[in-house]
Amino acid sequence: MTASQAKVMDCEDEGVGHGCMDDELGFHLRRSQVAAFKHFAQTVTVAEGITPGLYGMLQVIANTPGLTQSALAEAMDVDRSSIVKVVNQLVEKGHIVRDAVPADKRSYHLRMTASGKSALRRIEDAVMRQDRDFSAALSDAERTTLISLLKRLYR
Amino acid sequence: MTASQAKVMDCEDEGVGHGCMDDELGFHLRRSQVAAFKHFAQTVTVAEGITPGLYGMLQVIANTPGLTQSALAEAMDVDRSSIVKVVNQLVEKGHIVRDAVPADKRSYHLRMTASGKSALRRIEDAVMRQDRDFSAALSDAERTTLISLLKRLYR
DNA sequence: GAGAGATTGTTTACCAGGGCAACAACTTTT
DNA sequence: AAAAGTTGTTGCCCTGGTAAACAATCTCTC
Repeated sequence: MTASQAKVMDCEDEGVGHGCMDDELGFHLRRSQVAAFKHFAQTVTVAEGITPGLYGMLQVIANTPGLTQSALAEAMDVDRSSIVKVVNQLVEKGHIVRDAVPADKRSYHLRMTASGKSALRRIEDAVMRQDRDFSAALSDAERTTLISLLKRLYR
Repeated sequence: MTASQAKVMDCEDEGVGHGCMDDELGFHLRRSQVAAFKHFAQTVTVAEGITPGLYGMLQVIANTPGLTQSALAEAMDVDRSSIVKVVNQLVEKGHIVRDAVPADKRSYHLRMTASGKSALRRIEDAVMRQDRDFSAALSDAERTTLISLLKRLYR
């Protein structure tokens, strides 16, 4: 135990004062998200090599037939140029392919491969287990409440 | 309206399918946090030049006398080396100073300057307004519930 | 005390993720 | 046919984080 640790041990939480931030939703949102990300990294990412962002894209691609890169960018709320690298990663992993579109030679339709589909099923299981594990401190009802409150924040 | 947009318009949300992700807490946590960050950037950051991370550090420094950089790193859950740049920024802005510690010549005590304190009061107001504005879709009771649920996630 | 071992702040290199601007190829509109 | 818009892509930049190395300093152990 160092001197600095002892000095802050007499407060709540990690021992440091947070001031008025305890009333701020954004603060707790950020901390929760960081914790969720680390939990995800220690389970799904280490096992399947998939980050939360990649997983989200895989789900959107799997559930939206005829999705183009621009539409994916809009759905993910990021720039078109950011999509290129991610799609390249998923293609390299063999999860998806770029299908040429006869009607529009500029764009591609993103489509899951067979191995991508089975990989997604496997990853889904891991993610669901991870998510339940991460929210183990909450009852099912509390978890449902939390999700519905969060949804209303970003819509 | 492009063809791709029309193609996905027949689903819920932004029109893209999310698969089983609607049941995943981490997914909604991430989306909410991204939305909160963007809201913060468009208000506080543009007005005061302070990011959510910098604001959090300022609060911890203001509320923890005798805080060293290592203790701050531990409190923020980041590497010591990441702290250096951030502290430099806050020093350059004149918000804080590094106080030499006679008892330990290796470390510094981070302390708010007078102008830093008044700046923090101003920023606090802006952050609180921003936070209320961001969570305007929720009632006060719902907001309180949400915060207490989030707290239980990362502890 | 002397020396081995931690700790602190710092620098350097590195990587992930995203924004912005430019661009060629292509489509749509005028 | 020509102008204007869209799509995917590349290059460069910024932010923010990790990891390793290092000098200075403190602490523990013998």
